[in-house]
Amino acid sequence: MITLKELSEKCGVSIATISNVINGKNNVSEATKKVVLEAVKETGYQPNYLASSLRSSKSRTIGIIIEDVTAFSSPALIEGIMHSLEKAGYRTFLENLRCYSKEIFDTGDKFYEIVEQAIRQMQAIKVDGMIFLAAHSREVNVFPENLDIPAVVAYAKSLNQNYPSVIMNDELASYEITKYMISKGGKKFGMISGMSDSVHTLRRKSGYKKALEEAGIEFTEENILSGKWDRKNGCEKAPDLIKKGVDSIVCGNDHIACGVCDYLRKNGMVPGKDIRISGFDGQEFADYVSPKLTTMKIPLWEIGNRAGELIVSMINGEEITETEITENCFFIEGGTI
Amino acid sequence: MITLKELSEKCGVSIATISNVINGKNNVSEATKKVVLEAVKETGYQPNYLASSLRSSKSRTIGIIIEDVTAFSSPALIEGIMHSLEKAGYRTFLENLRCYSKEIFDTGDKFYEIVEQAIRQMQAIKVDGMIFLAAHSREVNVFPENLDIPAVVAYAKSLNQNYPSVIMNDELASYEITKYMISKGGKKFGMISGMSDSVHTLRRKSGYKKALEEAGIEFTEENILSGKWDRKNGCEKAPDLIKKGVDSIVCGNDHIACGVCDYLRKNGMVPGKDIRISGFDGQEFADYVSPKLTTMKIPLWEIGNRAGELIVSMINGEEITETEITENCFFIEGGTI
DNA sequence: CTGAAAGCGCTTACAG
DNA sequence: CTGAAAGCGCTTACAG
Repeated sequence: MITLKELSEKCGVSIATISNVINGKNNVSEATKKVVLEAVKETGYQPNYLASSLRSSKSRTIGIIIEDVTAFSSPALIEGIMHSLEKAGYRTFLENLRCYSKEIFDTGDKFYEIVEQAIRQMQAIKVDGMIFLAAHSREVNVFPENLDIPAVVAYAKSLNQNYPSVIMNDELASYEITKYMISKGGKKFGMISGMSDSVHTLRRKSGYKKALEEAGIEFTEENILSGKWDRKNGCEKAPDLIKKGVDSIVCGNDHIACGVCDYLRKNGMVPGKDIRISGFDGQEFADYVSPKLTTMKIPLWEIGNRAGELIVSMINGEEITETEITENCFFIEGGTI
Repeated sequence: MITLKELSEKCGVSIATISNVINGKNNVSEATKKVVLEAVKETGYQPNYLASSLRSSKSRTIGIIIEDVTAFSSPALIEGIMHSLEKAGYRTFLENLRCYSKEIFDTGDKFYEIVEQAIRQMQAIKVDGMIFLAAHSREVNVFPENLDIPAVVAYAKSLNQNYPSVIMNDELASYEITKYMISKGGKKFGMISGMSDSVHTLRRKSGYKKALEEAGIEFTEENILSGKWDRKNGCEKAPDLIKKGVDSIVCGNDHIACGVCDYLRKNGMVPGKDIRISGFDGQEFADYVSPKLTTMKIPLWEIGNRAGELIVSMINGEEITETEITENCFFIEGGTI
């Protein structure tokens, strides 16, 4: 790779002037600008990123700390982030914490230890900003109080108000799909959610409740069953609700909804005909089961994109007024409602 | 962030000596080593990556150029790469070409243009090596002849022998699953593959052919139908083979296999009972359809892991003898054979 | 075993 | 408008 010095010898212009041309300063005559630009083109000169970042202490790089790239949500989130960052002229430096294969699922000491290490690494690389990308939503407190660069939390809620979060609008999504089930004739409702202490579960419960109350349909805590976010949970809890005479089941995610469908089929019932079922997430497999799941798709790309825009505006010194930005889910029509 | 100079003042030791301690040189007395290490711990000193890389022209960073992070194969491949790289003490710098959203599917001029740009960027960052991560397999010629650092192609075949590739063993996988179908009673075979000019299609055809010939079962080109890698293709081509009296259909991927199942169900036949069907890929949704697909899972993690090991050994100057390394697929038992 | 000095390739006041 | 010089924070021969 050719350096500034070599380019300078080739052009017969000082390295300072060439640097000014390359960085778009307008204190250079058109004539020399032209000479330099041509030489750059001819030689394919690329400024040494290490040297320019070291000197200017601006790297035009954003560090993305990813909890786990294999989470179903991660690729679309990354794609969204990179879309806005590329548009704004930023590179990305990814660090994959690999929480799943390391079996660090929760926010204990071990978790904060590896996060802290990742943050220090990013600081050593002198990134201009950081995005923490959660593998699943919850409340986290990942960035230290005294961070000297802007940071954003995507797909989870940041407990520290200095670092805004971009998350989905759980409550609205749950409200909308419940309302849709009501419009399709649902009269008696139950919910099989994921873990009861999850932010999702709480917010979705509140949207569900709101929809029922607006329609004058009875809401009862007894009809809300929680458990794991998996297919087995759906299959196991379904009979409890069906015994209670429920005609519509709102599920915490697509896996749970599939489990409910499994139970129905096994017992001679047809999802979407005998019992209305809604999923949540909008994962690929929801489109492959039959009937297809009616579900709410999480706006992963949009959340990522927004997080990218946010970090750029923070770097540019813009005031951030909202500390919690939400993106709306998309309704996906299947055949289970 | 604290610098070497500040640390040097704190310890009363020159920066050169501190640098030697940090870099594990054994030309420092135990006593000063101890003093320095304690100060490092106390202050949380992190060497400036930019400065040390610039000076030493070693970054301990591998650049990964990803065609598209949203390809179903990418996350597991990335995970595998990072597993081996982390073990060897390398960071990663990811560049996502976003070929899908930019609608650059093929290896035309536009493709090579963005790849070249990504490579130049990686060089500007002074990565120690590069991995090109394909979104789908084919033959590519992504790295220039005169690259000054090692490079590896993962999930696609490199045409340039200087840069080894790590790919799956298509032929063996196809051979194995065809053999399994034969062992389950298959007598008359057909294949619905993806695009006929794909490396996968050609290699899998050859494995399929070998299995049939070994078992004394007729192989005929007429029973090999190719088309798009999607569900629709499977559904449309299925009747042609069934009309010919085929009892076993080898499919090019899980999507196609699902399409064949769709057709069977629509016509009152049961996959795995009336007709044997095999998928390929081992995607998540293959586990959600009923019956579950019997398929060959691509060793994505293993390919990535291997590519990571490979680049590390190349950086360490080890001789690479194989230019095409293959990883074997995993048999996944479902209910369609 | 230790440290002064050069230098990696840039950017940035500053003098002319 | 142009260029000489300092310096970003390290590493690396080299002298002692």
